[in-house]
Amino acid sequence: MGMAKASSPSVIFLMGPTASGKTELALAITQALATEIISVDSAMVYRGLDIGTAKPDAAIRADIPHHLIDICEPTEPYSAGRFCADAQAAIEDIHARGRTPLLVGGTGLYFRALEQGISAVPGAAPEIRADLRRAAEQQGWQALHRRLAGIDPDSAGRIHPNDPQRIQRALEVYEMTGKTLSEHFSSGRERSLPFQIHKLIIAPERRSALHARIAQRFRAMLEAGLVEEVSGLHARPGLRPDLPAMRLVGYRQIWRYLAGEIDYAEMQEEAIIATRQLAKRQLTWLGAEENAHWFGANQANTHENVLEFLGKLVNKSRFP
RNA sequence: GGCCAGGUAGCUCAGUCGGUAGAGCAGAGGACUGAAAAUCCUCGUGUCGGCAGUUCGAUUCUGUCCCUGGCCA
Repeated sequence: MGMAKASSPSVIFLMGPTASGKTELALAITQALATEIISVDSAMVYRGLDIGTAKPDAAIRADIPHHLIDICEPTEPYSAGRFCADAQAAIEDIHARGRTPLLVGGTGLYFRALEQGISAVPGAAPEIRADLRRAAEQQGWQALHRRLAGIDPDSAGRIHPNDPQRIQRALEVYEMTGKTLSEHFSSGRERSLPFQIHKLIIAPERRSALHARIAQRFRAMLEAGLVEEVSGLHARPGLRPDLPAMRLVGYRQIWRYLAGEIDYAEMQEEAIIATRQLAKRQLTWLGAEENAHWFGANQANTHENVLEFLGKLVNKSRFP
């Protein structure tokens, strides 16, 4: 708990794939250093999705503040843009309290958007998306990709004809602003983080160890009542399977199980597979990170190693 | 014990009218600027159950043996 004088503000990024033990490690760090946790997790933002997102429980959160958890209704989509604004506000507050923000999570896009900034582009427009979706049902996404090639060849070149989500986004931005996505991007990103960032990555050195942990953890979630949690959500009038919150790993498969599309064993198998694939995509983001310090996860001395590393930074008084 | 159907990629299977084989899933690698736990791209050699026979050549035809499932005893 050594609280030296505040110096130039900095932030800590604690990144890692799902089931790598980030949450526990973050708690250990807050016990040793004057930090507050900001969650960088596109799933934990949703209220009522607790077990399947592996949120820290209420008792822990009462004790140690966690920002950006439970800030959005599952009926409403959250976004990278909102995250940038929310995270920056939280960082400011934490700095004002003389502490260091500890950003913990596994959502690569959010980390990147926060660190590098994001272009000034409007958010989602549900009506336009619905229109585009209808057009795609009639003509196919390939046709919309051709339309995009006509108005924004750069984006069309970057976006694969089979990638409906990005085709839709590019067309949506053009319809909303009259400017192409490429034009928006070329005018640069705004609000990149002006602080020194210490990046720590924890990841298991062997993929098989991660896989085993993922399977074990999903079974534990089922035992903790995940199916009941999802069936409560399933019954909620405003919730549809195509909402971002209901497309999350685990939730999506259990929703299908509750709808009678797959049996219990299939649900379990598919959820575990989807989690492994998620972890793999997360590792791809992490592999691209520069200036990051890697630590092996789930080892006896993981916490010790990380705390020792952070301790050296504190002694150089880079943060409180 | 008899009859039938199968034994082909980690799994589920397709296929080769005889010229050593290919899909889906899994897995691996990658991309990623307001849905991102999303969306998408790339990657397929394996004694084609064993042994023998026919053949220039067998995973493919024949015989036999082994294994699995079903039916009959």
